[in-house]
Amino acid sequence: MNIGKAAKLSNLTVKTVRYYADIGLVSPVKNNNTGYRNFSEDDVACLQFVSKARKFNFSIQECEELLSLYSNKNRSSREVKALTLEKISEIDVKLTELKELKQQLGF
Amino acid sequence: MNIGKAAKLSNLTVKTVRYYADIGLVSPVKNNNTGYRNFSEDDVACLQFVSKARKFNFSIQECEELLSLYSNKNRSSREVKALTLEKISEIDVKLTELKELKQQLGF
DNA sequence: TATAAACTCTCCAGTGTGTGGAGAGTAAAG
DNA sequence: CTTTACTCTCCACACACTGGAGAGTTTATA
Repeated sequence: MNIGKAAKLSNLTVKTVRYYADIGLVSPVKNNNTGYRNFSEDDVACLQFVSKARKFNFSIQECEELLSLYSNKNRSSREVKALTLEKISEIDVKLTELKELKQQLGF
Repeated sequence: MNIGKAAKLSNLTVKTVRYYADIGLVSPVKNNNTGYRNFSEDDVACLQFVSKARKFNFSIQECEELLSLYSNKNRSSREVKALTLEKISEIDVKLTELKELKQQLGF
């Protein structure tokens, strides 16, 4: 699919998707005639994931780490498991902080 | 107190606190002789709050809005109440998304 | 009291992550 | 065909910091 659709599906702007392609976060195939980028379903899944993760100040590099966990379904190695747990605990910290923030506003 | 202590208490770097003072997010009193900034307890409370809010991609401008809600204890006007509720619901959206993110990592 | 270590200042340049806009080519609809 | 929508590259700008140089200040220690 073209960039516009990929952007819409992943809830990002076309500009941002182009940027993510530029930095290699996704690698859509380029049509040699038109230069148009062609995004696969996997590309979109990746964009959707990053789109979410970026909202919580995971840096792009961290998003890449998270992505590799997310896509590594069998998570076999001890290392990978450890990294997953670490990221999860980071998320838990964020959850707690976010709840605190809410409470501070009086709810 | 000096900038170092304020930074430590608010969990920010000295650089960042200086930046926040530069853009007027806090207004520490400046010692005329030394140029050292002197931070009040209120300044620190403000920094702590912003420190939290920034972690969730509230922009600095939004942090200022949140701050004014946070410090406006009596929240009298209808407008202020509405804004508070709006921000709260933004936070709720973030909470939901964060939980989804966690789930997508398989937990 | 001298000196070293720790802290602070300003200023300026650079980084990460986009965003806006110009100018031009491509595709789809009327 | 023409108009409209979409895409491309390239370049400059924005936001929110971050690093480092060079210099002054404060505190601790010898």
